[in-house]
Amino acid sequence: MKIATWNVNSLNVRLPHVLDWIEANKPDALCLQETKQEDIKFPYDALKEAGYNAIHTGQKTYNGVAILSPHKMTDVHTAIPNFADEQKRLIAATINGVRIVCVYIPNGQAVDSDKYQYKLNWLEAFTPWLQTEIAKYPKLALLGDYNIAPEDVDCHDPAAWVGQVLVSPRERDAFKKLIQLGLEDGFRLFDKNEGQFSWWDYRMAGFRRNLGMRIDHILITPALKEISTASYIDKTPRKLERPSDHTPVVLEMAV
DNA sequence: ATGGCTTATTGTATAAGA
Repeated sequence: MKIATWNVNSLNVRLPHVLDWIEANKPDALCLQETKQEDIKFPYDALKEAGYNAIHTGQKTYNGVAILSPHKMTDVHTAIPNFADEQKRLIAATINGVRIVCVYIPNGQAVDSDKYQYKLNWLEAFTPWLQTEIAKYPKLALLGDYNIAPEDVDCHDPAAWVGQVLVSPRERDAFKKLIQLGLEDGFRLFDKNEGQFSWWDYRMAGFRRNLGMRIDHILITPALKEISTASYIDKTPRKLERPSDHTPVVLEMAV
């Protein structure tokens, strides 16, 4: 089983890249973030022609998350319970007995801004819900754009970024609280090298110079760790014309 | 040198991303 996450920065613009990628990689689940469109505009038909079912919760202009799969998706869930939020940032479903949770965690903009506080509040509401979800589904993967680089090695220039959004201590503490639910960073099980990033700024020739951040992650429960066989970042789509600023992160399991 | 680019929007500048 191959699962992946990709912030596409507008599915309207990126649909050709997504169709090419699923054709080439045949994922069993592909989590998308920043679809930036309402459900009524979601390209269900084009994906169906490519052999993929889709579930989506979206809104105009911002946010929006989806899961694509050639398999049946059951027990679909959206939004954090008991957390009033207009923003579409969470969708989950069960695929072949594996619980797939797709998130677009808030960016936070700047430390101590209102958006930063919203990010912390969102994580504080999300984490206990995820704990109940793990209790229900021992085989669970949390995939998405976390907007957190968990360690200095996940940042191209830690000294320049000290205290900034994406790496600040309170964000990293929130990430650790997810790990403390018993989850493992799937990518780091297989690759401990520095310079491994999932996002590069469009400006400053960021990709060419590898000035990136590793902020897209796949966290997995012990039951999935046991059967994991590989994890990698696929930089291929970042080299295309008009790319997303993020690129897919993939985890493979022996199922 | 605090910008640089890309996206969406009842747009022709602004907001947001990270």
